[in-house]
Amino acid sequence: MLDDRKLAVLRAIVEDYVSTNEPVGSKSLVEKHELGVSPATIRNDMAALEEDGYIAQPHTSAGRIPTDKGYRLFVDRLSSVKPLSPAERRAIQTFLEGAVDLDDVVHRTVRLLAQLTRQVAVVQYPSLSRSTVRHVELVPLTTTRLMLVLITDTGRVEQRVVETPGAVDDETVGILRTALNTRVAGKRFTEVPVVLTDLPEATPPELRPMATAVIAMLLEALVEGHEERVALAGTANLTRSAAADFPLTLHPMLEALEEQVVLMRLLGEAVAPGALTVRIGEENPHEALYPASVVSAGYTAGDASLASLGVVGPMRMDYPGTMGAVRAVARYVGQILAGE
Amino acid sequence: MLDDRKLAVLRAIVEDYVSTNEPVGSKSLVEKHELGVSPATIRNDMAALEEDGYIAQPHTSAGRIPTDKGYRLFVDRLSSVKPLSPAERRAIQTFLEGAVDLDDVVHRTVRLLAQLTRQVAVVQYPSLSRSTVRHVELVPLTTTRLMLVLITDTGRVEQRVVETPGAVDDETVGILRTALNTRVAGKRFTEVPVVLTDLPEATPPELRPMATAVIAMLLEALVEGHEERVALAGTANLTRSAAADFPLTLHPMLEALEEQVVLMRLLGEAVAPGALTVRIGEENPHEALYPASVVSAGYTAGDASLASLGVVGPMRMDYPGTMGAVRAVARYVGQILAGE
DNA sequence: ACTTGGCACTCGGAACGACGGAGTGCCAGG
DNA sequence: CCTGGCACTCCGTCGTTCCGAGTGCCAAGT
Repeated sequence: MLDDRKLAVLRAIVEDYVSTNEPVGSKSLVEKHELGVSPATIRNDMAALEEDGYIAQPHTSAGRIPTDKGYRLFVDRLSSVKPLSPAERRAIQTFLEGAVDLDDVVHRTVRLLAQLTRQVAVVQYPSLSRSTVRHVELVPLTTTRLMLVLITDTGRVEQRVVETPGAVDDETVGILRTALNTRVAGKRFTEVPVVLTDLPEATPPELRPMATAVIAMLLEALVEGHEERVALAGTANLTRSAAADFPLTLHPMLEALEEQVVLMRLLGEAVAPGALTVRIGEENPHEALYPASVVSAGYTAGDASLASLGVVGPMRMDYPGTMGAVRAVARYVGQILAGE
Repeated sequence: MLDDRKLAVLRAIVEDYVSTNEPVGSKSLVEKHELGVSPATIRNDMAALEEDGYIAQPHTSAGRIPTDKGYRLFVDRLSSVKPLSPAERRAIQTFLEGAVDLDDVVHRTVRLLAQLTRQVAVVQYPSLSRSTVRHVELVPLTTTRLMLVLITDTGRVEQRVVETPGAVDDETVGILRTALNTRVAGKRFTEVPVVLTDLPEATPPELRPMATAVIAMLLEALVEGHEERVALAGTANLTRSAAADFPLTLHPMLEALEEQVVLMRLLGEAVAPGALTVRIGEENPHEALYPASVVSAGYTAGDASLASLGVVGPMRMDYPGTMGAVRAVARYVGQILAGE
């Protein structure tokens, strides 16, 4: 059904359309690509490709443009990921190495990715769910208020204010702090609730209400830590091609991209680190993103936690180049985080 | 020169143009506003207003639209800040009260402001420069690495990784921690460098290299803390009116708004809390924002630090309503931060 | 069985001109 | 100083025409 030449024609159509943003006709195809046959032959192939749903005409008697299905085939079988140039690699590395903390790493990464791909970039913070507790710190704010600071092995810090049931002094705080840390340090988040069950009984009776208050807040911080955060950059890139690619849908797209929830679903289930996912058009999890494609990859922070990053762009995007950039950035950010 | 009726005409022109986005003519003016005179008279007034540069015609024989100068006069003398409805006030309060930490407060605030004004909202994090150190925490990560966590009285947390010159044990860390905190806790940021000068001499000789490394990083964190951060939301609102208000300039505007530096200059020198600043058109500090207006206000976090928030929108904006919303949000966020 | 050149057909987009209407400036009279 | 009247300007719209790119199909060639 789809012989080699038809596939070559499809590839040529995708490439031309991506670079010119105009429906491509049989004549210009044979001119630009060495297909070795006449336009009429190409027309027959195009009719077959259209029959199978890989390409379509915007209007009768116009050139063809790829459909979602056409892009899908292109990505799956007709293209290969394009590695970055050594210069680009060096630029990535030096740019990311300047980061001072986790927040900074994420922000630098998302900006870098936006610049590199000239598209909207999205980076998920490393998930807490697989990380372990490095240290819990209690700091008195007033006589009845403590600040609880939770430090994880991925360098992430969560903070919460605890209202204590009664007045506390520094000594009490010290006791609690050591009691907490001896139990919790080095444990995975999922284990924390278990190892803390005996803490109230182990503390002197007069400290128990306070201990339970602190524990409650710690558990809350752990749970909310799962609620992932996401950084976004490069939305300006959407408007660059907006007139051509999103004549009507720019507004809903930007609205969708401002929703953390949507972004989370967009990056979706993080897969094996380094593996690339491409979602094309209506494969996307949100209606507003139907005219767009998403290229994403998982990355590891050390070996502890797994998260995703990716870019959002028009369906008419340079898939090989974008995939190369996303993969490279995912790898480098993993390296940087592992080193920290 | 500008009698009362001319001012009334200018006000009417601004109001009509803001709501319809069409050049407004003399006839529709007398119909919609009770000016008590005929269109011909209005035409004379309009000619005078145009002469003085308050209004302009897009083309010969079209209606008039306000100029930058016209909007400026409107804001200064012809309008008053419109207070929010009680329902809106309640909504603000309940929405902000749900915040769990400083990050959350800022994020909620910026989203709230974007929704309320239907424009792009910008919120600066409370400045560190006037805050005091609550606590400094040192956490061993590996044998040669410490995490330094700095907690301020405004609830902000800064973190840095310190590479120590030699191996450290828990006891050493404890000594350093207390030495640091006894000197630094409760001090203003600006005082910290001074009170730390004697620390290296006061520590046992074998700990000195480590002490200086930690101090260096602490000072760096203090300095970088000055480097303010800014949260942004509601960029989708720009595109809503983009076709009408920013036909060509949407892309550069979005690019400018992605630059932290530009945002900082945009909020500019924070003024007295509650005071409103309006920048119209070319009064703005960045060329890309010439077709826009910025409404901003200072807010206080407790009584410690001062920061700004505001919105960016088309020059053709509802100034009284926007100013009311910005002022209200600035007040409430101040309250919330003071309570924390 | 596939490829090719020829040919009639379709349709979108640009170019053009006519037209209506909103708005103006000016002037003479109240 | 205000007002009604009037001639003028010019933008935006609408219909028309025209051109060209591209197609589908067919008959002939390999």
